[in-house]
Amino acid sequence: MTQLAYIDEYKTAEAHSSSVRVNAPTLNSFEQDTVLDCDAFRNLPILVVTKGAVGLQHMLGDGRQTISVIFFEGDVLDTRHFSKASGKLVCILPVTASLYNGDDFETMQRDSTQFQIEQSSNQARQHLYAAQHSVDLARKSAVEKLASFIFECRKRQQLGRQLTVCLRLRRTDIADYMGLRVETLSRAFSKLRKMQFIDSDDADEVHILNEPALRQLANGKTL
Amino acid sequence: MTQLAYIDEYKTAEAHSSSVRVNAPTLNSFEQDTVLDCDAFRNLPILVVTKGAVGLQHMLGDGRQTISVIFFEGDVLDTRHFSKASGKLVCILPVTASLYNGDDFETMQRDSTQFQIEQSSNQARQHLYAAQHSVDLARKSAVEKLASFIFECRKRQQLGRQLTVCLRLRRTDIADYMGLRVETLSRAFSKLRKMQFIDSDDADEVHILNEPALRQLANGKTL
DNA sequence: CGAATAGTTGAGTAGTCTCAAAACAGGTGG
DNA sequence: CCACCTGTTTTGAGACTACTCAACTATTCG
Repeated sequence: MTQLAYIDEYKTAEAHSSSVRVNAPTLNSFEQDTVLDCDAFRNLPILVVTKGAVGLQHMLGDGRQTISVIFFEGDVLDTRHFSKASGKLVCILPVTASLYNGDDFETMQRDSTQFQIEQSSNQARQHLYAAQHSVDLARKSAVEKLASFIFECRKRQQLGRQLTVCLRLRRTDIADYMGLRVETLSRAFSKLRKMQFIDSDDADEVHILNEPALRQLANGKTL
Repeated sequence: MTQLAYIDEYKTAEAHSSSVRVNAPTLNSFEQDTVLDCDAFRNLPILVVTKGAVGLQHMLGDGRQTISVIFFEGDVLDTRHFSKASGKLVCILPVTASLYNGDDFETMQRDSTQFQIEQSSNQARQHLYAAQHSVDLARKSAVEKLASFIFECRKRQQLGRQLTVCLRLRRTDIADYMGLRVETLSRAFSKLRKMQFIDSDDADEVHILNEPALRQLANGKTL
């Protein structure tokens, strides 16, 4: 059961009426490029992304920009923790999200071992994504970064072995996320196309033509 | 003694009948460069670093190496989550760590709200470090990366405003962590010294001579 | 002392960034 | 329907940074 489904069940189940009442989540929409002010979420600090993507965006002193983390559908994010962060939470796509009360969330964790484990493994998953992202950023070339990004997209959208992947993000945001300039990213796309590893009708959609080769490239094997 | 031997000793020991239903942790030492095999920790998967540092090390296909995450003193790491990771856990310094049973850990979380909140904020802290690390890797130059690393060391060793920081890690590991080659890192040190931002008697110790300037540099402000 | 490991320095190369301009939508109003 | 605007993506030329490979120095340890 996904965490989201669990929460929904929890709040509607009569079995829990004996314990503390859990409030229904409020569903919210934010348009693209909205900055989420963490302080504004003080009363409902837990945010579960149900559609779109939220990025943690950072700006260096001279204007260089980075997106360090991206939260996609199903990712849970506790805004209380991000008020201390150096960046700001920005909707890099139109977003819908459910908001939860912090106390409710903690109550649910205490009441249900299942939920607690789910929540903990969710956090661990986020941590692993972050670690993998550091690997991608640290020593990979532009094309390798792009190849890695395509696989990350596929994995996080749970597309399995599907060969058509929607990137969904704007070029600027992909570039910010992968630590590249838009121009370099664009050149990387051209190279992958020229190498016949990918193909794309639409700017947003990528068809993987040679998955093994693309995988090798993403893993830094010199072909 | 091997890791498995430690764990076997724990399993057969009688001394764990503490007053509460939570078993006493076992304290273990690992020498530098030991690789921690996650499977060997199956019975006591929760590892709390009490001394030294554990790194999550990744190797690209052609030999390029990276350390994506570092766990220092006080950091909690659940080895169950890292068996899925692309990298391996390596003691990049001599390490001592307490091991906990997974069920005990979950019980402690349920029994103590205090503990649960602490654990959750610990995970959040790790996540923020990871995010900040991505920012450091993404678009910063070599000297900026080094400046950032010095501040990260100070912060994570809880040295407050102290101007003398022990890096403790080997140059190779710092380079792997910051996504640089050792040579480039060495040149970055030289540059910071020449700029009179830092000073060092010992290779391991860094005296910050001009904190504001170093901070600005770390934040990407062109001076 | 000599071997081995860790760290520094130097010269040339490859790759990314910068800046500038051109191509390409998508939407607006005449 | 077309010209126009705005924002995004692509392409090109030159500068600059970090990498590679190599030699050299320092330190540790048998």
